[in-house]
Amino acid sequence: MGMGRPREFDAETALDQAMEVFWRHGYEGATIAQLTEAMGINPPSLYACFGNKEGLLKAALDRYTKLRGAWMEEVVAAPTAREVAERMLMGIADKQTDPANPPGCLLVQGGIACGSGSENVPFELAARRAQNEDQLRDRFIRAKAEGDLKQTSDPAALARYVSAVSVGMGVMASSGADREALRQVATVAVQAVEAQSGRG
Amino acid sequence: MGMGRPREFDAETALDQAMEVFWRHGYEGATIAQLTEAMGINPPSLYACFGNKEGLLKAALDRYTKLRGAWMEEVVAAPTAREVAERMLMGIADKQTDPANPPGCLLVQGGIACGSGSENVPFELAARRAQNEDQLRDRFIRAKAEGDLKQTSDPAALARYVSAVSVGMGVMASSGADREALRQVATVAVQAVEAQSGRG
DNA sequence: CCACATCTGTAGTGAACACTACATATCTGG
DNA sequence: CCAGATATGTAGTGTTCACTACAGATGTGG
Repeated sequence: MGMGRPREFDAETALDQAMEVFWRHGYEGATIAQLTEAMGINPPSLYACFGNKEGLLKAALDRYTKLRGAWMEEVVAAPTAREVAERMLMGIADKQTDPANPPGCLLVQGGIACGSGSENVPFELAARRAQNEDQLRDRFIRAKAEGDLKQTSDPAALARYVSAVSVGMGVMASSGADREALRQVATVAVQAVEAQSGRG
Repeated sequence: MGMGRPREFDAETALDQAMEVFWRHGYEGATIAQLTEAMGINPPSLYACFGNKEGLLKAALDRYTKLRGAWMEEVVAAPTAREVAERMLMGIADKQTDPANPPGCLLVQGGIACGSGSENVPFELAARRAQNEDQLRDRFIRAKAEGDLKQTSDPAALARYVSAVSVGMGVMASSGADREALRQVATVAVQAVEAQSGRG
Protein backbone atom coordinates (compact mmCIF):
# COMPACT_ATOMS: atom_id res chain seq x y z
CA MET A 1 0.00 0.00 0.00
CA GLY A 2 1.07 3.56 -0.56
CA MET A 3 2.71 5.70 2.07
CA GLY A 4 0.84 8.88 1.25
CA ARG A 5 1.90 12.29 0.20
CA PRO A 6 5.05 13.42 1.99
CA ARG A 7 5.06 16.46 4.25
CA GLU A 8 6.28 19.54 2.44
CA PHE A 9 7.73 21.36 5.47
CA ASP A 10 10.46 20.49 7.93
CA ALA A 11 9.00 19.84 11.37
CA GLU A 12 12.01 21.09 13.31
CA THR A 13 12.32 24.29 11.30
CA ALA A 14 8.62 24.91 11.79
CA LEU A 15 9.00 24.20 15.52
CA ASP A 16 11.74 26.79 15.78
CA GLN A 17 9.36 29.38 14.41
CA ALA A 18 6.52 28.27 16.70
CA MET A 19 8.92 28.39 19.66
CA GLU A 20 9.67 32.01 18.92
CA VAL A 21 5.98 32.94 18.77
CA PHE A 22 5.23 31.24 22.11
CA TRP A 23 8.36 32.84 23.55
CA ARG A 24 7.28 36.30 22.54
CA HIS A 25 3.53 36.17 23.19
CA GLY A 26 3.05 33.35 25.69
CA TYR A 27 0.83 30.33 25.19
CA GLU A 28 -2.49 32.14 25.43
CA GLY A 29 -1.27 35.25 23.64
CA ALA A 30 -0.07 33.24 20.64
CA THR A 31 -2.81 32.64 18.08
CA ILE A 32 -3.03 29.79 15.60
CA ALA A 33 -2.98 32.39 12.83
CA GLN A 34 0.33 33.80 14.11
CA LEU A 35 1.78 30.35 14.56
CA THR A 36 0.82 29.06 11.14
CA GLU A 37 2.07 32.20 9.46
CA ALA A 38 5.41 32.00 11.26
CA MET A 39 5.68 28.29 10.49
CA GLY A 40 4.78 28.84 6.84
CA ILE A 41 2.00 26.25 6.89
CA ASN A 42 -1.79 26.12 7.08
CA PRO A 43 -3.83 25.06 10.11
CA PRO A 44 -4.61 21.51 8.89
CA SER A 45 -0.89 20.78 8.57
CA LEU A 46 -0.32 22.04 12.10
CA TYR A 47 -3.07 19.90 13.57
CA ALA A 48 -2.07 16.81 11.58
CA CYS A 49 1.49 17.11 12.82
CA PHE A 50 1.12 18.30 16.43
CA GLY A 51 -2.46 17.43 17.43
CA ASN A 52 -3.51 20.77 18.84
CA LYS A 53 -2.15 24.04 20.22
CA GLU A 54 -1.03 22.48 23.47
CA GLY A 55 0.65 19.62 21.62
CA LEU A 56 2.55 22.18 19.59
CA LEU A 57 3.65 23.93 22.77
CA LYS A 58 4.92 20.69 24.27
CA ALA A 59 6.84 19.91 21.09
CA ALA A 60 8.33 23.40 21.18
CA LEU A 61 9.27 22.94 24.85
CA ASP A 62 10.90 19.61 24.06
CA ARG A 63 12.96 21.27 21.38
CA TYR A 64 13.85 24.17 23.64
CA THR A 65 15.06 21.98 26.50
CA LYS A 66 16.91 19.73 24.07
CA LEU A 67 18.75 22.70 22.56
CA ARG A 68 19.66 23.94 26.04
CA GLY A 69 20.59 20.52 27.35
CA ALA A 70 24.06 20.67 25.88
CA TRP A 71 24.71 24.01 27.48
CA MET A 72 23.48 22.80 30.88
CA GLU A 73 25.98 19.96 30.62
CA GLU A 74 28.74 22.51 30.21
CA VAL A 75 27.44 24.41 33.21
CA VAL A 76 27.50 21.48 35.61
CA ALA A 77 30.89 20.44 34.24
CA ALA A 78 32.47 23.47 35.92
CA PRO A 79 34.97 22.42 38.59
CA THR A 80 33.41 24.07 41.63
CA ALA A 81 29.96 24.98 42.88
CA ARG A 82 30.83 28.64 42.67
CA GLU A 83 31.90 28.32 39.06
CA VAL A 84 28.77 26.30 38.26
CA ALA A 85 26.66 29.15 39.57
CA GLU A 86 28.75 31.70 37.74
CA ARG A 87 28.59 29.91 34.39
CA MET A 88 24.88 29.35 34.83
CA LEU A 89 23.92 32.89 35.76
CA MET A 90 26.34 34.71 33.50
CA GLY A 91 25.36 32.46 30.62
CA ILE A 92 21.72 33.15 31.31
CA ALA A 93 22.38 36.89 31.36
CA ASP A 94 23.79 36.56 27.87
CA LYS A 95 21.22 34.12 26.50
CA GLN A 96 18.26 36.08 27.77
CA THR A 97 19.49 39.22 26.05
CA ASP A 98 20.60 37.52 22.84
CA PRO A 99 19.03 39.52 20.00
CA ALA A 100 18.72 36.29 18.01
CA ASN A 101 15.92 35.23 20.37
CA PRO A 102 13.05 36.96 22.07
CA PRO A 103 14.14 38.33 25.45
CA GLY A 104 13.78 36.20 28.56
CA CYS A 105 13.22 32.47 28.80
CA LEU A 106 10.56 30.39 27.06
CA LEU A 107 9.99 28.41 30.26
CA VAL A 108 8.85 31.64 31.92
CA GLN A 109 7.42 33.61 28.99
CA GLY A 110 5.40 30.62 27.89
CA GLY A 111 2.87 31.19 30.61
CA ILE A 112 2.96 31.84 34.35
CA ALA A 113 -0.79 32.23 34.74
CA CYS A 114 -3.37 30.94 32.31
CA GLY A 115 -7.11 31.04 31.94
CA SER A 116 -9.58 28.23 32.42
CA GLY A 117 -8.88 25.48 29.93
CA SER A 118 -5.11 25.97 29.98
CA GLU A 119 -4.44 25.52 33.68
CA ASN A 120 -1.91 22.79 33.08
CA VAL A 121 0.33 24.91 30.86
CA PRO A 122 1.99 26.68 33.82
CA PHE A 123 2.60 23.30 35.45
CA GLU A 124 4.08 21.98 32.26
CA LEU A 125 6.57 24.85 32.25
CA ALA A 126 7.27 24.47 35.97
CA ALA A 127 8.07 20.80 35.47
CA ARG A 128 10.70 21.69 32.88
CA ARG A 129 12.23 24.31 35.14
CA ALA A 130 12.34 21.72 37.89
CA GLN A 131 14.47 19.49 35.67
CA ASN A 132 17.16 22.16 35.54
CA GLU A 133 16.89 22.65 39.27
CA ASP A 134 17.35 18.91 39.85
CA GLN A 135 20.42 18.93 37.67
CA LEU A 136 21.90 21.76 39.71
CA ARG A 137 20.97 20.08 42.99
CA ASP A 138 22.72 16.88 42.01
CA ARG A 139 25.80 18.86 41.09
CA PHE A 140 25.76 20.69 44.43
CA ILE A 141 25.33 17.40 46.31
CA ARG A 142 28.52 16.25 44.63
CA ALA A 143 30.21 19.54 45.47
CA LYS A 144 29.33 19.08 49.10
CA ALA A 145 30.66 15.52 49.07
CA GLU A 146 33.86 16.79 47.53
CA GLY A 147 34.25 19.35 50.28
CA ASP A 148 33.74 22.15 47.80
CA LEU A 149 30.65 23.31 49.74
CA LYS A 150 30.44 23.64 53.50
CA GLN A 151 29.01 20.68 55.40
CA THR A 152 26.32 23.02 56.74
CA SER A 153 25.13 24.00 53.27
CA ASP A 154 21.93 22.70 51.74
CA PRO A 155 22.44 21.69 48.08
CA ALA A 156 18.71 21.60 47.36
CA ALA A 157 18.24 25.10 48.76
CA LEU A 158 21.21 26.36 46.77
CA ALA A 159 19.83 24.86 43.57
CA ARG A 160 16.42 26.37 44.24
CA TYR A 161 18.11 29.70 44.84
CA VAL A 162 20.04 29.65 41.57
CA SER A 163 16.89 28.60 39.77
CA ALA A 164 14.90 31.43 41.36
CA VAL A 165 17.52 33.99 40.35
CA SER A 166 17.46 32.62 36.80
CA VAL A 167 13.70 33.01 36.59
CA GLY A 168 13.84 36.50 38.03
CA MET A 169 16.46 37.49 35.48
CA GLY A 170 14.26 36.11 32.73
CA VAL A 171 11.34 38.27 33.76
CA MET A 172 13.61 41.31 33.93
CA ALA A 173 15.02 40.58 30.49
CA SER A 174 11.56 40.32 28.99
CA SER A 175 10.63 43.69 30.40
CA GLY A 176 13.62 45.44 28.93
CA ALA A 177 16.63 44.89 31.21
CA ASP A 178 19.84 44.95 29.20
CA ARG A 179 22.73 42.53 29.33
CA GLU A 180 24.83 44.62 31.67
CA ALA A 181 22.00 44.89 34.20
CA LEU A 182 21.54 41.12 34.21
CA ARG A 183 25.26 40.52 34.58
CA GLN A 184 25.27 42.74 37.62
CA VAL A 185 22.49 40.66 39.12
CA ALA A 186 24.41 37.49 38.33
CA THR A 187 27.57 38.87 39.91
CA VAL A 188 25.81 39.67 43.15
CA ALA A 189 23.94 36.36 43.14
CA VAL A 190 27.11 34.32 42.81
CA GLN A 191 28.37 35.78 46.07
CA ALA A 192 25.73 33.85 47.99
CA VAL A 193 27.11 30.62 46.56
CA GLU A 194 30.61 31.85 47.27
CA ALA A 195 29.56 32.28 50.91
CA GLN A 196 28.64 28.59 51.02
CA SER A 197 31.93 27.54 49.48
CA GLY A 198 34.98 26.15 51.18
CA ARG A 199 35.49 23.44 53.76
CA GLY A 200 33.56 24.16 56.93
CA MET B 1 -30.40 68.98 38.40
CA GLY B 2 -30.35 65.45 39.79
CA MET B 3 -27.20 63.55 40.66
CA GLY B 4 -28.37 60.23 39.28
CA ARG B 5 -28.88 56.83 40.79
CA PRO B 6 -26.16 55.97 43.29
CA ARG B 7 -23.86 53.01 42.73
CA GLU B 8 -25.03 49.91 44.55
CA PHE B 9 -21.62 48.27 45.06
CA ASP B 10 -18.46 49.35 46.85
CA ALA B 11 -15.70 50.01 44.33
CA GLU B 12 -12.85 48.95 46.62
CA THR B 13 -14.52 45.72 47.67
CA ALA B 14 -15.19 44.93 44.02
CA LEU B 15 -11.58 45.78 43.18
CA ASP B 16 -10.36 43.32 45.77
CA GLN B 17 -12.30 40.58 44.04
CA ALA B 18 -11.08 41.61 40.60
CA MET B 19 -7.51 41.70 41.92
CA GLU B 20 -7.82 38.10 42.99
CA VAL B 21 -9.09 36.99 39.57
CA PHE B 22 -6.24 38.75 37.74
CA TRP B 23 -3.81 37.35 40.29
CA ARG B 24 -4.96 33.80 39.72
CA HIS B 25 -5.54 33.78 35.97
CA GLY B 26 -3.45 36.65 34.61
CA TYR B 27 -4.75 39.54 32.55
CA GLU B 28 -5.51 37.60 29.40
CA GLY B 29 -6.68 34.51 31.23
CA ALA B 30 -9.23 36.47 33.26
CA THR B 31 -12.54 36.87 31.45
CA ILE B 32 -15.07 39.63 31.94
CA ALA B 33 -17.57 36.96 32.95
CA GLN B 34 -15.26 35.73 35.73
CA LEU B 35 -14.51 39.26 36.84
CA THR B 36 -18.13 40.41 36.98
CA GLU B 37 -19.18 37.28 38.81
CA ALA B 38 -16.42 37.68 41.40
CA MET B 39 -17.22 41.37 41.78
CA GLY B 40 -20.93 40.68 42.11
CA ILE B 41 -21.88 43.14 39.36
CA ASN B 42 -22.90 43.09 35.71
CA PRO B 43 -20.73 44.14 32.76
CA PRO B 44 -22.29 47.61 32.29
CA SER B 45 -21.45 48.50 35.88
CA LEU B 46 -17.88 47.38 35.37
CA TYR B 47 -17.45 49.45 32.21
CA ALA B 48 -19.16 52.50 33.67
CA CYS B 49 -16.82 52.42 36.67
CA PHE B 50 -13.47 51.33 35.20
CA GLY B 51 -13.69 52.06 31.47
CA ASN B 52 -12.56 48.71 30.13
CA LYS B 53 -10.68 45.56 31.10
CA GLU B 54 -7.30 47.26 31.07
CA GLY B 55 -8.65 50.13 33.16
CA LEU B 56 -9.86 47.61 35.70
CA LEU B 57 -6.43 46.01 35.79
CA LYS B 58 -4.75 49.35 36.40
CA ALA B 59 -7.18 50.13 39.20
CA ALA B 60 -6.47 46.70 40.71
CA LEU B 61 -2.72 47.31 40.40
CA ASP B 62 -3.10 50.69 42.09
CA ARG B 63 -4.91 49.05 44.95
CA TYR B 64 -2.35 46.26 45.18
CA THR B 65 0.64 48.59 45.35
CA LYS B 66 -1.18 50.84 47.79
CA LEU B 67 -1.89 47.91 50.10
CA ARG B 68 1.74 46.83 49.91
CA GLY B 69 3.13 50.33 50.29
CA ALA B 70 2.86 50.28 54.06
CA TRP B 71 4.72 47.01 54.23
CA MET B 72 7.50 48.29 51.95
CA GLU B 73 7.93 51.21 54.31
CA GLU B 74 8.52 48.78 57.14
CA VAL B 75 11.03 46.92 55.01
CA VAL B 76 13.20 49.92 54.20
CA ALA B 77 12.93 51.06 57.81
CA ALA B 78 15.16 48.17 58.86
CA PRO B 79 18.42 49.42 60.38
CA THR B 80 20.88 47.79 57.96
CA ALA B 81 21.01 46.77 54.31
CA ARG B 82 21.25 43.16 55.34
CA GLU B 83 18.16 43.41 57.48
CA VAL B 84 16.33 45.27 54.72
CA ALA B 85 17.02 42.36 52.39
CA GLU B 86 16.05 39.85 55.05
CA ARG B 87 12.76 41.53 55.90
CA MET B 88 11.97 41.93 52.24
CA LEU B 89 12.70 38.39 51.13
CA MET B 90 11.41 36.61 54.21
CA GLY B 91 8.28 38.71 54.13
CA ILE B 92 7.80 37.86 50.47
CA ALA B 93 8.22 34.16 51.20
CA ASP B 94 5.35 34.45 53.67
CA LYS B 95 3.13 36.72 51.59
CA GLN B 96 3.48 34.68 48.44
CA THR B 97 2.38 31.55 50.24
CA ASP B 98 -0.38 33.19 52.27
CA PRO B 99 -3.48 31.04 51.77
CA ALA B 100 -5.61 34.19 52.01
CA ASN B 101 -4.31 35.21 48.57
CA PRO B 102 -3.52 33.40 45.34
CA PRO B 103 0.08 32.19 45.34
CA GLY B 104 2.81 34.40 43.94
CA CYS B 105 2.70 38.10 43.20
CA LEU B 106 0.10 39.99 41.17
CA LEU B 107 2.86 42.06 39.55
CA VAL B 108 4.20 38.83 38.05
CA GLN B 109 1.09 36.70 37.69
CA GLY B 110 -0.74 39.57 36.04
CA GLY B 111 1.04 38.96 32.79
CA ILE B 112 4.63 38.45 31.69
CA ALA B 113 3.83 37.89 28.03
CA CYS B 114 0.66 38.98 26.31
CA GLY B 115 -0.88 38.70 22.89
CA SER B 116 -1.33 41.43 20.31
CA GLY B 117 -3.57 44.13 21.68
CA SER B 118 -2.29 43.81 25.25
CA GLU B 119 1.40 44.40 24.68
CA ASN B 120 1.50 47.24 27.18
CA VAL B 121 0.21 45.13 30.08
CA PRO B 122 3.61 43.54 30.79
CA PHE B 123 5.19 46.98 30.71
CA GLU B 124 2.59 48.28 33.11
CA LEU B 125 3.50 45.52 35.55
CA ALA B 126 7.22 46.05 35.02
CA ALA B 127 6.84 49.74 35.81
CA ARG B 128 5.27 48.88 39.17
CA ARG B 129 8.00 46.40 39.98
CA ALA B 130 10.53 49.08 39.12
CA GLN B 131 9.01 51.33 41.78
CA ASN B 132 9.85 48.79 44.45
CA GLU B 133 13.32 48.41 43.01
CA ASP B 134 13.85 52.18 43.15
CA GLN B 135 12.77 52.22 46.76
CA LEU B 136 15.31 49.53 47.59
CA ARG B 137 18.02 51.27 45.60
CA ASP B 138 17.51 54.53 47.48
CA ARG B 139 17.70 52.65 50.75
CA PHE B 140 20.95 50.93 49.71
CA ILE B 141 22.44 54.24 48.60
CA ARG B 142 21.81 55.48 52.12
CA ALA B 143 23.29 52.29 53.56
CA LYS B 144 26.43 52.86 51.54
CA ALA B 145 26.67 56.45 52.69
CA GLU B 146 26.28 55.29 56.27
CA GLY B 147 29.12 52.85 55.84
CA ASP B 148 26.73 49.95 56.23
CA LEU B 149 27.63 48.71 52.74
CA LYS B 150 31.16 48.48 51.36
CA GLN B 151 32.38 51.42 49.29
CA THR B 152 32.88 49.02 46.40
CA SER B 153 29.28 47.88 46.41
CA ASP B 154 26.74 48.98 43.81
CA PRO B 155 23.40 49.90 45.41
CA ALA B 156 21.51 49.79 42.11
CA ALA B 157 22.85 46.32 41.34
CA LEU B 158 21.95 45.13 44.84
CA ALA B 159 18.42 46.47 44.49
CA ARG B 160 18.05 44.83 41.10
CA TYR B 161 19.30 41.60 42.62
CA VAL B 162 16.82 41.63 45.49
CA SER B 163 14.06 42.48 43.04
CA ALA B 164 15.06 39.61 40.75
CA VAL B 165 15.04 37.13 43.63
CA SER B 166 11.61 38.38 44.66
CA VAL B 167 10.24 37.82 41.20
CA GLY B 168 11.80 34.38 40.98
CA MET B 169 10.26 33.44 44.31
CA GLY B 170 6.89 34.63 43.05
CA VAL B 171 7.04 32.38 40.04
CA MET B 172 8.06 29.45 42.23
CA ALA B 173 5.21 30.13 44.64
CA SER B 174 2.68 30.19 41.84
CA SER B 175 3.88 26.82 40.61
CA GLY B 176 3.52 25.16 43.98
CA ALA B 177 6.60 25.91 46.08
CA ASP B 178 5.72 25.94 49.77
CA ARG B 179 6.66 28.50 52.38
CA GLU B 180 9.65 26.59 53.69
CA ALA B 181 11.14 26.26 50.21
CA LEU B 182 10.84 30.00 49.63
CA ARG B 183 12.35 30.78 53.02
CA GLN B 184 15.33 28.66 52.13
CA VAL B 185 15.77 30.66 48.94
CA ALA B 186 15.50 33.90 50.92
CA THR B 187 18.05 32.71 53.45
CA VAL B 188 20.60 31.94 50.76
CA ALA B 189 19.84 35.15 48.90
CA VAL B 190 20.46 37.32 51.94
CA GLN B 191 24.00 36.02 52.14
CA ALA B 192 24.90 37.89 48.96
CA VAL B 193 23.84 41.13 50.62
CA GLU B 194 25.69 40.08 53.74
CA ALA B 195 28.82 39.72 51.61
CA GLN B 196 28.46 43.37 50.59
CA SER B 197 28.01 44.52 54.17
CA GLY B 198 30.52 46.08 56.49
CA ARG B 199 32.98 48.89 56.03
CA GLY B 200 35.41 48.25 53.22
C1' DC C 1 -44.16 65.86 41.63
C1' DC C 2 -41.43 66.61 37.74
C1' DA C 3 -37.14 67.04 34.80
C1' DC C 4 -32.83 65.21 34.71
C1' DA C 5 -28.87 62.33 35.59
C1' DT C 6 -26.75 58.19 36.68
C1' DC C 7 -26.91 53.23 37.70
C1' DT C 8 -28.59 48.37 36.84
C1' DG C 9 -30.08 44.05 34.43
C1' DT C 10 -31.25 41.78 30.09
C1' DA C 11 -29.94 40.56 26.02
C1' DG C 12 -27.51 41.04 22.69
C1' DT C 13 -23.29 42.88 19.10
C1' DG C 14 -19.40 41.91 15.80
C1' DA C 15 -14.87 40.03 16.03
C1' DA C 16 -11.54 36.70 17.01
C1' DC C 17 -10.65 32.33 18.62
C1' DA C 18 -9.26 27.09 18.20
C1' DC C 19 -10.30 23.78 15.29
C1' DT C 20 -12.09 21.00 11.02
C1' DA C 21 -14.86 19.15 6.52
C1' DC C 22 -13.80 18.48 2.17
C1' DA C 23 -11.99 18.40 -2.28
C1' DT C 24 -7.62 18.07 -4.40
C1' DA C 25 -2.78 16.95 -4.83
C1' DT C 26 1.19 13.87 -4.30
C1' DC C 27 3.35 10.04 -2.83
C1' DT C 28 4.24 4.32 -2.48
C1' DG C 29 3.30 -0.58 -3.40
C1' DG C 30 1.78 -3.75 -6.72
C1' DC D 1 -1.04 2.87 -14.29
C1' DC D 2 -3.98 1.99 -10.59
C1' DA D 3 -5.48 1.71 -5.51
C1' DG D 4 -4.61 3.17 -1.03
C1' DA D 5 -2.74 6.48 2.08
C1' DT D 6 -1.38 10.84 3.74
C1' DA D 7 -0.65 16.05 3.03
C1' DT D 8 -2.38 20.42 1.48
C1' DG D 9 -5.32 24.74 0.69
C1' DT D 10 -9.83 26.78 0.88
C1' DA D 11 -13.31 27.95 3.38
C1' DG D 12 -15.68 27.35 6.72
C1' DT D 13 -17.69 25.54 11.90
C1' DG D 14 -19.45 26.65 16.63
C1' DT D 15 -17.86 28.96 20.69
C1' DT D 16 -16.14 32.46 23.43
C1' DC D 17 -14.46 36.90 23.83
C1' DA D 18 -14.69 42.09 25.20
C1' DC D 19 -17.94 45.26 24.96
C1' DT D 20 -22.67 47.82 24.51
C1' DA D 21 -27.87 49.32 23.21
C1' DC D 22 -31.67 49.84 25.57
C1' DA D 23 -35.28 50.03 28.80
C1' DG D 24 -36.42 50.38 33.46
C1' DA D 25 -34.99 51.66 38.23
C1' DT D 26 -33.43 55.06 41.64
C1' DG D 27 -31.54 58.94 43.09
C1' DT D 28 -31.22 64.76 43.37
C1' DG D 29 -32.59 69.69 42.51
C1' DG D 30 -36.33 72.80 41.75
